[in-house]
Formats: sequence, structure tokens, C-alpha cells
Amino acid sequence: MQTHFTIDCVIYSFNEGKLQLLLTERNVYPYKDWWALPGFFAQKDEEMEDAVKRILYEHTGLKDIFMEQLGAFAGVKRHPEGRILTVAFSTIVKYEDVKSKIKPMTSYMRQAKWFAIDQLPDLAFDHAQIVQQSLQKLKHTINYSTAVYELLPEKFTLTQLQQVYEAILGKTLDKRNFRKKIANAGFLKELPEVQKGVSYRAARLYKFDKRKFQKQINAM
Amino acid sequence: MQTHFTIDCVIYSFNEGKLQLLLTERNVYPYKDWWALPGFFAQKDEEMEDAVKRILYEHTGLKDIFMEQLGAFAGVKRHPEGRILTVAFSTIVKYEDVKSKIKPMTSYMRQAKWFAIDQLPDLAFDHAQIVQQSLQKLKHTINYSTAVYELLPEKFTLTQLQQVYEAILGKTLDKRNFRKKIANAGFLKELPEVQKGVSYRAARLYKFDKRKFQKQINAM
DNA sequence: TTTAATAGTGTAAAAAATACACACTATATT
DNA sequence: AATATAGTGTGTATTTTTTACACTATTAAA
Repeated sequence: MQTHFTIDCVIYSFNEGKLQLLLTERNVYPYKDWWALPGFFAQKDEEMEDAVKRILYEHTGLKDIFMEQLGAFAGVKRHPEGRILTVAFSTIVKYEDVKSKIKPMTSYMRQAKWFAIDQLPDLAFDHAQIVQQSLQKLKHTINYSTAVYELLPEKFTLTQLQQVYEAILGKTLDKRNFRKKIANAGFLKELPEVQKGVSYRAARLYKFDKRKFQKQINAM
Repeated sequence: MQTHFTIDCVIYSFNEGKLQLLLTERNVYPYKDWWALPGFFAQKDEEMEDAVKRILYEHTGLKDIFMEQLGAFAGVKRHPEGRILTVAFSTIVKYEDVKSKIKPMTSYMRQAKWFAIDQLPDLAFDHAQIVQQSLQKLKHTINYSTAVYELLPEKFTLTQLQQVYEAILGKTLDKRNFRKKIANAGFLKELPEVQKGVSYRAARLYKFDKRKFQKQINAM
């Protein structure tokens, strides 16, 4: 038996202190004119991983980004053609890296746009549920993934890092406790540099040591 | 685009102090004579959830069991027909409930059999990877799911409960600390009964209070 | 009555998580 | 030069959670 097979992408970013989600405006039925997760049909003989990469590329211009699978969602008889199975993937990208590259590459969608996670429009299909589930997972795995560091420039301040955590968790954190925890984790490298161009005391810069992080993770 | 679509089931049970996995011996190519996870093609116009239920029923005789999705696994060009996408689900069933009901219901498989998790044979396709991933997830979610209680009779002793935990986690636990934790969790109900028919001090019986459990979970 | 087998119990120490407030510093403005 | 502004950076006490560890109690069978 065969089924229609699509990929949907939950693509996060971080801007203006908020977690952002990339959505596309559909130009075809069903759900014409609705906002939806970037997604397409996989092509014949295209491996799932390749399809994901392709769709991410077509929507963001990004390559070589790791996307994590969220799971399969069965089509709720949404198409006259029969069952549609979609596999959802998620990733996190730097806002600046993507900003200028986003443009509609097919006539199936009219535009692509970032939305703050707490100001999403109504979504097509069961996409609201997919986003919900993805966000839940992100909150749980935030401490065990490199995700947050994908959102920051190579050199960043602890305050910036904390803001990302807060945006994802949707709550404020205590500065001292946060720093204690981060220091304890031990995979940030303190740099001999500080912020430039700020009109207040310049903050120390740090960078993420992926090797040390992996060691910690493997030891669990 | 369409793809072949199968469901594979990771079905756990508990017997002789060990976590058990249900496998089927294939009677068709490819991987004829290999052991594999119980699985089939979904039928045309069959919803994914229904397919899962059907396959579980055909292999175990069980109905109305909740199965949790593990994820989609793309076919590694294993069939000449092209891509196969399988969605893996897992569940846990009581050994006694299933023991007698297991029998091959299709000619695609020769027999179904339980294997201790630490004594699995080589598996067909990428099933070893699926099992691996499923087990990992089970270890992580053991404290937040009702899974372990599915493995026990309605009334059980704390030692039995600990044995299930140990079988799943693959390590021994300290008796006093384990009991402290369980008592603390507060969703076990102490019964005014003890074990019968043992030739040593009879242990107190407990039962699982699903309502209290749900309350705790929701409060997180 | 003794033996064999498992049930059942407490406490101290260490580690982790939480709550909480103020002085410091770089810059811009007057 | 003085001052306002805005964000940086830090320590300690308390509570909670986790870990380590060993003996007495109960029952049935011999």
C-alpha cells in the first residue's frame, strides 16, 4: 500500500528577544491563503533526509543544517486524494543568516515570514498541533542539545544566552542561578574580550566549546 | 508523490525478571528466515492509528492498548520497489495476557516469539536501530509514564515493581532509596493485603492509582 | 526450634536547586 | 567635571534531592 508523503519543517530562530517561527502563506487549495509550516511532497525516489534538506534549502537558503525528527503525523483525510502522511522535522537557525534569503521559490506559496512564537496566526492542517509538540520537546531538550548555540553569534554574552533560554522556556530566569549553572556545566570558554559599542558597561564574551559539550553528553 | 508505508511495532513485556521483546520470524523475502519487529503494510485508506491497532491485534490478540509513536524511519532502499517508510510504535503488555494468544496470522511470518532484551538475535532491516532508539526512550520516560504498571498485575509488591525498573534500566537499584522515591511520588495505594503462597515473609501488596498519577504529571 | 528466604526500615552526607540585593563600570549628557 | 543611565557581575544561606549504607522482622518448611 502506498501513501502520499510530505515533509513539514518547524524552523525556529531568535530575534528581538523572542523565539520566532518561519511560516509560509499557501497559494493553493486546500487551505489557500492560510499560514502553514514550510513543507512539500517528497519526490519520487528521494530519501527522507534529502527531502528535508531540500525543503529547508528552498525556504531558507541554508545548507548542511541538522534537522531533528519530531515524528509522523497521519493525514486526517484532509485531501480528497486520500491519506497523507507527513513527517515533521525541526531545526534552529540564526536569524541574520536567513533573513535576506527567504523568498517564495514555488508558486505553491505566496510568501514566507517569521512570526513570534506567542503571536502565531491560525495554522493550516494540524500544524498548530505539530508546533505545540515541537515546542514542548524543545523545552525538554534545551539542556542537552546544541540548539541554543545555533541561535547565537560565535561570540556572545551570558545575558544573550540567558535571553535565548528565556525565549524558549517562556519564563524569566534568575541571573545568578543561571550563571552558576552555566559555569558548572563547563563547556563555555571565557574569551579575553568584551562587547564593543555599547553605551554601558561592556559584557564579557564567551564561546561554546562543542568538544567539551559532547564529552559531558556522552558521560550521561 | 507516494511511498510504501509500513508500521513496525516494538512490543515489550516482562517475564522471568527480564524485559522481553516480541519478534516474528519472516517467511518472505527480503530477509526471509530473519527475525524482525512485528510489522505490516498499512492498508489503503487505513488511518495510521488503525493500522497500528490492527497489527498489534494480529500479533498479540490484544485490543485497546495505547501505542506510542517512536518516529518515522525512511527505507534504506531495501526493496526493489523503491522507498519504504516505516513508522515505529511501541507499547508494553502483560506477559500473561498475551502468552497464549500469540500465533502467526499471516503466511508472511512463520512464528512469533519473545526474546529477552539482552539476548536478541540479529534483526532484519534497520530494526536493531529502531529497538535501540525505543529502549533509550523508554529509559528516559520510565518515570513519567504508566508503562511499568502495564507490566504488573493489578496488585503487586514493591519488590516486583523494583524488578521491572531494574529490567528496563538495565541496572540494579538500592532498595531503600527506591522505596523512598516511590513513597514520595505518592501514587501507589497500600492495600490491606499481603502476598499469598510464598514460603517466606509475605510482602505487602500495592496498587497503582492512575488518577493521582495523572494529577502529578499534569502539575509538571 | 532452627533454617532459609525475602520483607521492611532510618539516618547521615553530599550535591543540586532555589531565593535573594547591591556595588561596579562604561558611556552619553549636561 | 558631575551625573544619569543601563546593564554587568557577584556570594551566601536555605531547602530539596540524591546517594550510600546494614540490620531486624516475618513466614513457611524442614
